[in-house]
Amino acid sequence: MAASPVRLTNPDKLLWRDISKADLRDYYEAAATRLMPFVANRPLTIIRAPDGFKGEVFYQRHAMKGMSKLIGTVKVKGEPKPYLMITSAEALPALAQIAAVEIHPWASTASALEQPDYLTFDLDPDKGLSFADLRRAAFDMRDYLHRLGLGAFLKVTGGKGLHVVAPLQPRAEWEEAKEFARALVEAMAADKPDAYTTNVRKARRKGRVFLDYLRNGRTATAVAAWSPRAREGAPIAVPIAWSFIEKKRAVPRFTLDRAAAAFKTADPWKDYERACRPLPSLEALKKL
DNA sequence: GCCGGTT
DNA sequence: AACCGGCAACGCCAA
DNA sequence: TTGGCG
Repeated sequence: MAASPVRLTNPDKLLWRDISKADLRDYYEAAATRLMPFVANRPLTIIRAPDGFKGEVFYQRHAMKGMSKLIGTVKVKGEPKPYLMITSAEALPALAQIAAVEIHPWASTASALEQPDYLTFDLDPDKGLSFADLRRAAFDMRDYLHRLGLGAFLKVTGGKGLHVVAPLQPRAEWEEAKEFARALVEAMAADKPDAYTTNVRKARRKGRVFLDYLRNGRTATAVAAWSPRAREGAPIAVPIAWSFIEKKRAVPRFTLDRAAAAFKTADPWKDYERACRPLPSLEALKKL
């Protein structure tokens, strides 16, 4: 591999307990093939932690002086300042250099910024719920999506929840997609009101799984597949197969320092591109 | 991590 | 020369 | 009305 043109200052500085900036750069380079499809050519919000995840942590969505030229930008209609965007894996070491420990892309690409190309549903279990409860919610979500003709792809977030992602052909606009996502989770909650809630305010109540559709706003973002997380132990968000969680007793956990094994396994999302569908109508949802 | 403004 | 704030934004609720 | 929080 060619030498990186990015100079890493303080390569031994620890960003997690035993994971340095150099380790973060090495991870990004090793993950590039899996990671780039989810972060390239999309406006990005990054979470930076120059003094480690226990120090000051801040979001950044616009370019700043001092950033490598490898980190580009994209003009977004109606926004005064251009957003961060990368177009090639060469930019990943530059992200490590600025201690970008999480990557949160828009759900739309530069070629169609106003039409999202996937929906994300964040399944967030109330404290005390078993993994079986969370898993049931995920399979329930998949069932709804499949009955609507949509694909359903699963990932662990690196936190306590799961993301279910439905790839779209980028036709419908943000507002329509978000309304569809809202209607879908509300249909699920109406069907099993004791198991699910869609209300942020009640998210912590009554031992339910919170079905969060709000990730599907234009400037709202969800963590990218393969992004590290600014949390204890350097967990990473990882695509997983549905069969993988069938017998699990807890949310599977992947960490940055042990990610190499995950790269070797077959991509559980290999059919992702082929699964892109137009956003179904709200009428289709009502008829379920 | 780094810039720019303030002390 | 040292220090410090900024680096997203949106809804909701309590103060 | 504002500030903190998720």
